[in-house]
Amino acid sequence: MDRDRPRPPALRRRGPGADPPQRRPEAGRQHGRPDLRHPDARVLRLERDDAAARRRHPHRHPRGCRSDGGGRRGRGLDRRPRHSHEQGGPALSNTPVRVRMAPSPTGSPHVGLARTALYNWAFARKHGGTFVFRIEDTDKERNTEESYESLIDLMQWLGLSWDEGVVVGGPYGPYRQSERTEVYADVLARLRESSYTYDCFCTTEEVDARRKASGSKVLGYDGFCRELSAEQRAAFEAEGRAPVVRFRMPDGEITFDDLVRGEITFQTEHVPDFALARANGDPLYTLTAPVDDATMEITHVLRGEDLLSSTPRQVALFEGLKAIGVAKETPAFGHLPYVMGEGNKKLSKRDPQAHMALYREQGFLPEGLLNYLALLGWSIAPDRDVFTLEEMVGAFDLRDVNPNPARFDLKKAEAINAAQMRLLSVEQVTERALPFLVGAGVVDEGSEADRELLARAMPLVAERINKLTEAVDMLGFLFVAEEDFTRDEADAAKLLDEKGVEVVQAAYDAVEPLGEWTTDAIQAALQGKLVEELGLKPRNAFGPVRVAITGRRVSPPLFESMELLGRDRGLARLRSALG
RNA sequence: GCCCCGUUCGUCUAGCGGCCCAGGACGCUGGCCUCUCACGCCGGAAGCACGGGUUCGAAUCCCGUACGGGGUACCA
Repeated sequence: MDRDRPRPPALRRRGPGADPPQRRPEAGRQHGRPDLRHPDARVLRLERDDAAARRRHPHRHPRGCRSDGGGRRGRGLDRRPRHSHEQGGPALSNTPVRVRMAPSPTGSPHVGLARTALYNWAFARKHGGTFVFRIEDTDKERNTEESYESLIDLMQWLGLSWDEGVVVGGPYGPYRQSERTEVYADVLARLRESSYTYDCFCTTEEVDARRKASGSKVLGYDGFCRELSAEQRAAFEAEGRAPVVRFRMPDGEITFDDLVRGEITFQTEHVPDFALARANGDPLYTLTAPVDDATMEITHVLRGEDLLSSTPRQVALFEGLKAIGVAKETPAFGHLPYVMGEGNKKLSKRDPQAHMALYREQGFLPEGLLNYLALLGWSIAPDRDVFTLEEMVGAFDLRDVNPNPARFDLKKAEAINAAQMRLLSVEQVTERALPFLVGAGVVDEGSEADRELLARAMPLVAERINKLTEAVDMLGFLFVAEEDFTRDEADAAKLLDEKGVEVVQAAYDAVEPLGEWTTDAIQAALQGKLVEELGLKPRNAFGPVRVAITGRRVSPPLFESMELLGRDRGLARLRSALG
């Protein structure tokens, strides 16, 4: 942290880019009275690396990061044509990309967070930048260590590696806000010496009362304490009131170039002065996030769209942070769309579908989930939606990110996962499925016989399962001890009726004398007896046998299954179905 | 209330003024393959929120409306 840097005088050293907020002669801000504002309100314009200007002149030499321009369709901006080879300049700006993800450890991690992490990660990797993993745990009441650990666990499971941050450390640490209190205290002290903030003694009730009395419909703080006289201040202090530190929003407008949405302008009259720290001195998110982004030299802030309307406050704060020497540059901001649940609601923590842990437990592949999540707001090509992470990194461009919210669709997530599953080799699927098989008590990890059987069986099921957990249902019959073997009641009732039992008897007769118990021999025998001799349709012939052998209507291929089961157990199962 | 963001098949999306009476995917659905399931293959239904404007030409640009979301905290 740059505490030992020479501290610039609070009210000096302000270039055009770091203007001090205007003092307003009126005591307090006049809500609903725009006529009292300066007609020539200055414009605070944020054009990081002059991205916006460049976009307006696409043929200028794009020396900067091509992706830091956030145009969206419909804005006449130069969205890069798909698949056009990147050229005309390096894909990097002169300052290397530094992005971060900064979750609060509350509850179990949800899908929106994972998607944000993925986009940040992909952006960093694409530009050879640094991905920082920071924890925003200032709220002591709501944060839990358990949640912190599940965050780490999730990121590791997903394979979204971070270059700096918790666990791995780095030159800008510590990376947990709870360990950075001195940093915030220091910055806050320096901010208080400047004119960027002021102490505010108002209570919420007083603000509300004033608003009611004035008839103003504008919500938010009214600026009452902006220009407190020494006497007023002393009076408040005499009452024993402790002040919150408020940021003084400048007049005029703030426009920034959202990486995803293009240019966005806020009139600051609609952005009330906001608190940076509680009366007890605890820093608020409004302070900690920008301070961390500043001190960690984050270049691109990619976060959820819920933070969009707090961006003008942060942009304004950054001017103050720059003025006091805490920030070098204001980062570029990009607001990613929500991930919605059923209906039109943002996927909330209450929604079971929202939790990443669920998908992991259900046997989703990290690749599958990531692939699906990537599709929520981005696409790699018009006619393709299954791809690897590496392919995503190669193609990822913020300008291709959709600004509109996406609904999480389990069915499609499963389909994508299934497609990813088929990209794996049988050995890989086996390895991934093993913990589920062991966990379900199907396979004994220590048993050589089990492992061998699994290796022989997996090729039969690897291609027909969509989630790892399905391997348990598919393979259970092979590993279960005969005395524990049971059949699905509904399947048995349907297929092992009187007629079915006759078929099983015939199958037993056909297969019992077999000299060799191989797939081919079994198939030939059953085919000959049931289909050719008895004239059964294959479907009707093998259905009952399948239930007799595997206990289910849905199973791996029958003849192979019988071979794997072995002669003794195979015959025993057929016999047991006759009873 | 005010401010900001958003709106293409049920869902995720392609589309950047003529290539679009809109392409892909999931789902749904008809069929093929087939010992079940899954895969694979062939086919079908299904969409530019609405109204103005600009233009020879609009899903695409502009304006408005409607609808959805977010913010307006000493929450994040």
